[in-house]
Amino acid sequence: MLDIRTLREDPEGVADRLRTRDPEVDLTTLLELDDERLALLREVEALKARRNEGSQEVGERKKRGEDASDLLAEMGDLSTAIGDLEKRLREATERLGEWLAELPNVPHASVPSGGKDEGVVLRTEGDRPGDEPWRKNHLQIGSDRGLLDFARGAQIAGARFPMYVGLGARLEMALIQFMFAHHVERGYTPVWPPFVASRESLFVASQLPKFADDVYQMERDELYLNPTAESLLVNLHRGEILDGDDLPLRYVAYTPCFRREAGSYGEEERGLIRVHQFNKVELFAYTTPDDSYDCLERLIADAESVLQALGMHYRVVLLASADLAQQAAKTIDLEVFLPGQGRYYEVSSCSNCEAFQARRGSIRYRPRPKEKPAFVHTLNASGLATSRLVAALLENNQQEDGSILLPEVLRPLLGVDVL
RNA sequence: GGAGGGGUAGUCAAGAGGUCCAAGACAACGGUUUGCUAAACCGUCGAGGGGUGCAUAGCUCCUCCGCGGGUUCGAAUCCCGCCCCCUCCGCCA
Repeated sequence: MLDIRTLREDPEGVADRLRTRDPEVDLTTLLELDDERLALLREVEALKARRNEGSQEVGERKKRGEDASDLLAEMGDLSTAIGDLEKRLREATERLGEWLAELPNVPHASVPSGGKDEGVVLRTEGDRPGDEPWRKNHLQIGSDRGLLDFARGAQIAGARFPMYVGLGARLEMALIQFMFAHHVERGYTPVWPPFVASRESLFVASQLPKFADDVYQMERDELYLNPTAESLLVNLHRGEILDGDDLPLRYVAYTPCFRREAGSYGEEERGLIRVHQFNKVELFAYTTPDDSYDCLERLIADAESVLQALGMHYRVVLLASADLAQQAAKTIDLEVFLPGQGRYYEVSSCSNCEAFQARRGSIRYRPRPKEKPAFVHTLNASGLATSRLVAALLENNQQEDGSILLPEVLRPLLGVDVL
């Protein structure tokens, strides 16, 4: 959520920057609603001041045993008028809130304008695997080695609910365990959150109301299946005023993630590439506005360190404005190369949401004792998303004899060197 | 799911139609005193929003006592609905 006062003061400046993500952005209705709301607010407040005054006098007169019937009549009319105005004020506030909730964050100055093709590859790290003819894609490898069973996953839940079996199941769990411990060692506070979230929580995350189609909803209980731990962890300190000395707060959580992925199927995204359920170790930080871009660099470095520990080839991509999630001001993706698909796929998305989510969830901090509270900046980074990582490992680490050579760090966790 | 108890500011807590513009304590902050630390004493001390200001300064107004409605000239206080926490019972891995 953007700050209505910034919008009020510099509507054209904000609109220009928003148009780099969506050329359709038009703030006129929003600004009209804001005017209307402010006018109503002033009127209501003036009447309430009069009513408070009058009501107090009623009390005083009654105490003195005087008649107050003229005042009572006036106050009665006043209250009726206030009631009507308040109703209109409520409606205007609600409509303004709906408009505000739809607007995306303003991109950071370093974010290039444009869509997917305007993303900038900042760096490429590690050795790119070869394109030897014996290489297979992870679907083939998974079934050859008895690691994945998509047919039976579908039997249980439907298409695109992957199932890991045997050493495949152990590999998935080992990756989660390794990444979780890795980040705890690097100073993140471990969290094991609920895997479902309330409507309010997803609103703060900015998943709702605009992206309701992407999440699984359990209507009967008014709960949603977790789409990403970002949505959960941003609610960890909802409504709080944090102590400035405690910042930054850094958390690491493991969760399964559920996404409907409505209308996003493609033949090239079969197997583990795009699924309804995957596992993710998520990093999340609350910090000050001054620190947040340094903090983003650290999150990226921490996410990267997992890929380095696994010995993976990857690239670092700065997303362009139209490719940003609604809440993000700046996002850097880490993409691993999948030889079987011949292209790179995102395994981590590292974003600074600045005060966008903090404003939605009223998450603030006090810079120094006695100072006014200010909104924190929230950041998130996958550290990393598996399913895709498993696909990448299988395709990158396959050997000519068909076996998969495990990275050193995973071997103690599976008890074998090769799958 | 059932019964009972509870939710008031950073924490604890009083308050039961007008004196609440929310007591008091603790914590915190500033100061006085003081070999040092501590104690004592004095003072400051919730949040959001509107108006007026160059102002994140003053002044002023409105709102907030778990959330949402209602009654009333007037609600922390009365009524209705909901949420959360605690204790017990039931069901359950």
